Amino acid sequence: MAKKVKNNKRQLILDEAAKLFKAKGFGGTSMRDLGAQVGMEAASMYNHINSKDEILEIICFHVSDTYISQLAQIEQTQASYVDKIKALIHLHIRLMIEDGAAVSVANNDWKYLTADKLEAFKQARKNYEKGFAALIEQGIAAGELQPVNTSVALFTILSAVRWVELWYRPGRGITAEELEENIMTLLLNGLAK
Amino acid sequence: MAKKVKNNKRQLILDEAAKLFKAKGFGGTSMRDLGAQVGMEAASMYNHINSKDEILEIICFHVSDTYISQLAQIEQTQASYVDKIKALIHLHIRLMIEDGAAVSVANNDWKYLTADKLEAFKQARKNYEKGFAALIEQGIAAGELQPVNTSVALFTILSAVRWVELWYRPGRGITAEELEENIMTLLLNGLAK
DNA sequence: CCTACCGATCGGTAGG
DNA sequence: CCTACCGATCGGTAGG
Repeated sequence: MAKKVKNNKRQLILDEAAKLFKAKGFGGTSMRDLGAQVGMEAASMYNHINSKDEILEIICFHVSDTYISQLAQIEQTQASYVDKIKALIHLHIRLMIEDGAAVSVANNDWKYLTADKLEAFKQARKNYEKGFAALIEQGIAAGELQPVNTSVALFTILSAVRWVELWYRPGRGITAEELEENIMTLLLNGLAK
Repeated sequence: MAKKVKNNKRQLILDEAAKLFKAKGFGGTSMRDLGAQVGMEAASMYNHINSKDEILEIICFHVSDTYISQLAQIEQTQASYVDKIKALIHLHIRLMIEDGAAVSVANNDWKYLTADKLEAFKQARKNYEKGFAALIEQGIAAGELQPVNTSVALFTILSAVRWVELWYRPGRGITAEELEENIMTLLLNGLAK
């Protein structure tokens, strides 16, 4: 029971930290800012977390773990390469909408991870990118996709979904489904007629 | 003569600041870090610039001014809408390659501008986006482009070119021209066959 | 979970 | 352009 309460507070700290890090950056967010948001003195939060660095760590690896496990699942399906890539785009958009603050932090503030965690994170991201790129490459080889440069295609896709968080606001003219449909059309069929 | 030297130092400070802000963020870069990079004590730099905030200001508005004046030029040409949009994509990629540090700072650290400059910057960006969106809208109306959501198309394009800076390294497998060709193909014709 | 406080570092100024 | 320094704020600890 005490454990439950402790975990709730801990999760609250992590959630509020993700929002603040997204809004003001890791360096721009002080433990006193975070305490004010959580409703606690800065010093008190150290009963729930070990350090400011640890907060960033937990957020970043939570996100990268999610992407990596989902990629593994998608790789195992029997779908076409086009559909596998669509599933990955869908995953990115969905995570952006559902857990945008954490995803933003993992995208922008990962560089402030401490040395060893930084290496681990970069490696995890590289592995994810390699897996994604392999699907594109195989899709081209299978004749499903245009013969573009694989890296360019990979990063164009990753970038295109990345900024959903910055300008998409639910209930402002376009639904999540319409958003996804439009992005899919653009990436797969292009803007020109 | 004395003025010339002063301006050179000032420009050096601005250039090194852009690199450091890009690498470590505005908040993560101290005036002492910057001084070390420039070859000066932190205090000495205040003979060339007024404040750390001013450095960020100059970098951000230099970039937004460039985009806005180039957009105005492109708008006045007689080219088709597709070609105008291609010209804008070309502009973004070229600026990313030529002045990537400053562009990155304007993209990521603008939020640390002081209140009034922040408003001005957001307004400038909004104006640019409106002008870009208008070209897409007119291109759709003219039947040159697919009838996708204009905002989605705009931000997908802006995002897709934005991350060139993060992964493109000259001389590593692909030239700037090939990069541009590939991005154009993807955005205009799509990935699917 | 709070008060009180630590050493370090910050942006910036004074004075030369 | 440097030395010396300011008040403020930082992440974190001690002790209760």
